[in-house]
Amino acid sequence: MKSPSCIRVFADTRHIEHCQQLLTAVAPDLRALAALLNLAGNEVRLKILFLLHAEQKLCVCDIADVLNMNVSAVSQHLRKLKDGGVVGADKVGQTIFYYLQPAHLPLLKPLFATIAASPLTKLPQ
Amino acid sequence: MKSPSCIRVFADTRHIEHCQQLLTAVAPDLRALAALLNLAGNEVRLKILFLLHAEQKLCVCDIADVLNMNVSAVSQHLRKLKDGGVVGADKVGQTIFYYLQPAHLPLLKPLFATIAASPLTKLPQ
DNA sequence: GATTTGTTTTAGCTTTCACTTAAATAAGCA
DNA sequence: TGCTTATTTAAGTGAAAGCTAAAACAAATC
Repeated sequence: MKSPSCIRVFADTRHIEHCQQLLTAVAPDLRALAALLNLAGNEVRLKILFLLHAEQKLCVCDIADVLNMNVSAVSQHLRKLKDGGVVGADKVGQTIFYYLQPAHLPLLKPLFATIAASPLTKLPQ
Repeated sequence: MKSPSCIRVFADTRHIEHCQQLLTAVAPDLRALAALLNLAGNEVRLKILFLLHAEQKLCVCDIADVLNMNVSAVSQHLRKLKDGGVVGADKVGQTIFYYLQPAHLPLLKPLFATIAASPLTKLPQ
């Protein structure tokens, strides 16, 4: 603990401590949420998540084709997503299919819901 | 455009193009969402957002005290959040109060809702 | 007008990111 | 068994992030 960084008129130590308590109580959850948002907060990865949400499952190769990206680059993003528990992987022969981990759907769905549903988006239901 | 990166058995050009169309349709929205998630996907900034959500408005100084962080560091995070339109600032005298921009609440609320509401969290309603 | 106070800005530094290229696995298939 | 195919891993690189410390602003107050 260090002393307050400014001695403003309304410096309310009780208020500060109240906030700190509040934060401490949810710290682990906030940390986990931040980690997840950090993963989703990258354009490429968000596209991948969006695609998986729309198509159920895709292999690295498919994603690389769709995004017009290097397979290796996509693979590295997928690894991060897998390490973060956001996606899972199913190996079928030599092809590995990635899918959204259902546990995270409750959080991801509302995000994608905010995306303006243009007529085009609605077509392939 | 480049040629598909792998010539797998089920390489489905139509499928790929369908996905690409899907993505193109929502590209601007995805980009904006990624930018927002990127801002929230940092533990310090997420804490700041969470605090503002709980306390309506706070000054840099308050936040720095609560987070036990350098004022300058907090200020730089707040600038990012302001540039991203996530928070707004109200100057009262020489103190600047930051608040969550209401436009982003529909997106932020469900995020905070996922945070396990421990008994402690519920107290100060 | 000089000083204090709340805040931002700049510069410098270290760390992390995302990509490229090349090499390594691993699972079919000839 | 050897070759192709799908994918990962490793190494290297340029750019961006986040922090510290110091300087710059701006609005009170003396």
